[in-house]
Amino acid sequence: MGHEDAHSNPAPPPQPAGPTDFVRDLIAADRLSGKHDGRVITRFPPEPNGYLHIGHAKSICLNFGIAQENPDGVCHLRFDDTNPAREDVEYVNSIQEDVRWLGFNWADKMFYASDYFEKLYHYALHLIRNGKAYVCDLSPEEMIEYRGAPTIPGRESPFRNRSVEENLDLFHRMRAGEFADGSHTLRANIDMTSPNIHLRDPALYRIRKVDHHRTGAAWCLYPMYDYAHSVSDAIEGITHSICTLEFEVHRPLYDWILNQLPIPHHPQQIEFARLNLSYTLLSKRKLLQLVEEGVVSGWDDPRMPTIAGLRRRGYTPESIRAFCSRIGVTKFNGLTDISLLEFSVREDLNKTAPRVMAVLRPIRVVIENFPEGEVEELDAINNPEDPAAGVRKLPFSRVLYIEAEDFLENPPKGFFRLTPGGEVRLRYAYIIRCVGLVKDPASGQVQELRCTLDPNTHSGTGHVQRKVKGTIHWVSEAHAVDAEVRLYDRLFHVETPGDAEGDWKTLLNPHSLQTLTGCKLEPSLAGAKPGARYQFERQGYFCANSSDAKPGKLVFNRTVTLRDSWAKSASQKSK
RNA sequence: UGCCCGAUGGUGUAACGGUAGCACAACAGACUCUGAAUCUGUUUGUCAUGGUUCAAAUCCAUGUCGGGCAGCCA
Repeated sequence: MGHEDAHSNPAPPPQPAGPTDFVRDLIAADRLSGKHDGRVITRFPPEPNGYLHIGHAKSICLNFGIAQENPDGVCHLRFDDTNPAREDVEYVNSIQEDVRWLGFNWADKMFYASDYFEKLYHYALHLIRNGKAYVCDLSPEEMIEYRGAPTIPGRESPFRNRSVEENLDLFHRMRAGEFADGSHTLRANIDMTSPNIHLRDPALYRIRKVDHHRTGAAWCLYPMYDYAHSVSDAIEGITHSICTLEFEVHRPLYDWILNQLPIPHHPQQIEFARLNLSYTLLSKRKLLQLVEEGVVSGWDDPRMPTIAGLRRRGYTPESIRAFCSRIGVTKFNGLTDISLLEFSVREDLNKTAPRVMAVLRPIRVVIENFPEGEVEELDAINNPEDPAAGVRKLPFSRVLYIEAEDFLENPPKGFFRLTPGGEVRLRYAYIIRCVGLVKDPASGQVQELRCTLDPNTHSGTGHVQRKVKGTIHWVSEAHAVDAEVRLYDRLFHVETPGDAEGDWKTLLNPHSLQTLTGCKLEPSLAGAKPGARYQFERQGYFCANSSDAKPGKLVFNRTVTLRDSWAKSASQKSK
């Protein structure tokens, strides 16, 4: 496109690739000013002590997203594995799977903080030699006491003024395993009276005689977060170390540590607000509790806000990325409405999911004027939003199933589905009229509907003489395949379960999972591949269960319902 | 009552001294062989008080409210 002639207008300003935010603005400014030689290297640094959740997705999209947007930008995946007591390979594997599934790639830039244990140790020696760190014999309890409080300055440890030689010797012996857990720490020598508690001689190393999932028994000395993280960032040449708000008060320590060490590179720590989602818990500790206590079936239970759970629930990576883009990045600690997440899946699935007919709570319908044994093949559109998805054949016969809730003997005003004597269109088929009902003599429950069809109302015949208000879905009894369908709802019935004090498990929604059996699906679903996503017309988006499906047994998970303005107005009227 | 950070409709965000905009949600209507989708429209906002300025959501001051920090967790 030649714009050389567009002399009447100034050149358009360069457009950012996507929505920008204060982090991207800051990085763009750094690139412009030549800071870090104009390079952009970010990192996503999970601790492998749990599965990744939607809050991590926000961070992943931010860090990997920024790397993608910048020429030669790179994002490292680094496992912050400095606490062997809580970490496990199961988690390092799931984390990689989830990041990849979200659509991001770290190429050969995958690291472990534990890769740097030896380097970290030598840098610690450097601190000791310069009088910037010392071995402290205070017990954990004593250390708390010496630390003071926010309004009370701390007191210096009696071990603070040991000689360099003594510190070196002690630190060597700590590594050699001569001391018991908790008996000694290596501490930074900063300022016990600092108003910032993180600067009151924070611990850099502690003794833990625990095997590490990667280094085995090689170490009994493990670095603390502030030390390991800042130095790892610097070793990797990270330019922008993006983390959440609670680390804001750690930044002076991050900078202090790097200022003491002979590493030329000094990354910039930037903090943003972590995600809070309504009706959802985003605390790894509490999610772990749900898993361990069997409240959910596992980290990938479709009700879990984990990436694995959302995947099994039927969410697409695209929808999660769209969600993360929509929520933005700020320093404001807010509460994002879960409906925004739900909107993001619906938006994606509406464009991509094939439509099918599935009757979840079937009621039998006999078409009295349709010959027994005859089968008519009807054309059905696979996706009205995507003509390329084509059409399929749907068998129609004398006996059908429709959704029980699509028939009402005593309908309220505005109900335009099937009623006694009333008419409704069967999607892609005919207009039928209900001419009778069969009830169970004992319970009075409607067991079967007797209907007649109008042969002049066959779908696709173009001119339709009559219009009816309602169109409902159906499945031919003889051709239907049976399935189990799991209806998921929010795990908690309060908006902010994370804020609860006391027993937060009383806030669980007892109806978060409803299992329906004997559901009747159109025959094309017989070969549904695990993970395949569909729209069950008029009901919602569902996906074939990928975890505990057995051959011959179909199980579908409901991802999200369709919007339902009828149900909404009906429930409002009943209130 | 120490330190750090923040505050724009119901919710999440944009506006970088010059017309407060977008998305979700809600509501109303149009359309509809999915009560979906789509389309149109409507309601609702700069925490407060001062100051600087021709002009303040934006800069300054004070206050209010909210969040974070006292693991040998990350």
